[in-house]
Amino acid sequence: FSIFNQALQVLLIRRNQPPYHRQWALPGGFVRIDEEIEATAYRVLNEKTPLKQVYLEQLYTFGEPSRDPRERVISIAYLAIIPAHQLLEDRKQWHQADNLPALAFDHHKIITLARTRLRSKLQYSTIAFRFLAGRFTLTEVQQVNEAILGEPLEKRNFRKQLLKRNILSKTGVMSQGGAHRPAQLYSLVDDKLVYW
Amino acid sequence: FSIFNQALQVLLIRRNQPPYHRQWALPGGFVRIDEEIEATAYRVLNEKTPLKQVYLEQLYTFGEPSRDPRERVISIAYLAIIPAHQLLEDRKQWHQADNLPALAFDHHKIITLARTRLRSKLQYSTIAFRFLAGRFTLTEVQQVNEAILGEPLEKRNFRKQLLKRNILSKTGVMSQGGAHRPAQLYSLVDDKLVYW
DNA sequence: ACAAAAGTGTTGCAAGTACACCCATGC
DNA sequence: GCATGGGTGTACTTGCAACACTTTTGT
Repeated sequence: FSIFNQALQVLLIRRNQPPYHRQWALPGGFVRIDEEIEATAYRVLNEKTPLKQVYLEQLYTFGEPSRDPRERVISIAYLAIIPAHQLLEDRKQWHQADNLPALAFDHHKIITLARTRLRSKLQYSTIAFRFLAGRFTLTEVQQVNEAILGEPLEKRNFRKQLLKRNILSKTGVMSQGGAHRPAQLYSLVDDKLVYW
Repeated sequence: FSIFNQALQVLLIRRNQPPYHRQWALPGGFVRIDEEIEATAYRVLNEKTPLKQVYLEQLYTFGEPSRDPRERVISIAYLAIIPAHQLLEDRKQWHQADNLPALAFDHHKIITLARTRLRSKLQYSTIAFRFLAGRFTLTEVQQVNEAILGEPLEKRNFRKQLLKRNILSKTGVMSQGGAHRPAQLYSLVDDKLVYW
């Protein structure tokens, strides 16, 4: 997942072999015999798009015997978040999450589950900040939340709740650019960037 | 998991081969080539203790290459709940969750994660009712919650919140036995027994 | 001057928390 | 009649939801 153009976006690859030849699919690969499984996810993602900063979280393990028509495959799905600022210019592999093409295997189901997970973790976790750079404005945080929830949020209440959590600190620096008043840049206080 | 003696209990088996010979461990086994993975969990659990009514929910997949000293094993852990009423008399395999023996492999970590999951799902899900029979008193529900949270709850507030969720209906039947006033028996309204 | 986003306070309502007493039954 | 758990109401506080205007900058 990433967020740009005010919308949640999904990275897909186009398959170049059967089954599901030329259809869109989530990036995937096989675990090596001595490889940690999260390391596999990281490696496979990097083969598709070279990225440094990626958040990974195990999503669910799919084990339907018939989910791959060739042979038995058990897939351990990971939810990945890539901060918008380090995306490559090449955006042709990204698709808007609520306007996806037909997908190979059970990948549509996987994405649906991942979106549900994202939504339910917004409140109590710091996962939303994985979409942002180290410094961000409150409006950017709000836009991330809106893109994930798919609905507009009330500015003052959103800020009140967000600031009450005591997970942000002012950097003192101001955003610049744009024909409008500059905004305070915030950052997450260090020990709040926990991995749940 | 089950709950009896006012405490959360964990079903363990004693290993009869190396590694971790004669230590306690969670029941486990291997997925057959054409077997759904949740079906594996169900089968393995039944081999240890024959049970009909079991709630199963995928917990997490553990993939540390060195977690089994013999060879690479990836374990898909399931959280299982067995209603107290259908336990066999034989309770020697059950251990109180906050007084566990030394465990084989990374099984202690697995149990810790499962307890965290249980706790966090208490509020918004109906998972607590998996510990109970079809008919139960409000006090029994409270005791399940207390055993999982490990702290006493205030009776009137607990009931107020529980009833406000509109997931229970009175059966009209009263509990009997015990030198005290009989209690109303409730049941979950059907469509609320959702599997999350 | 105007367009565009940043920033801020108050009020009403709902929900959470804390607390004490009477009720029905078995023995 | 007493011990045991079942059952209920209220007052206070806190959190959530709804709502409009002023400020600062770029052009």
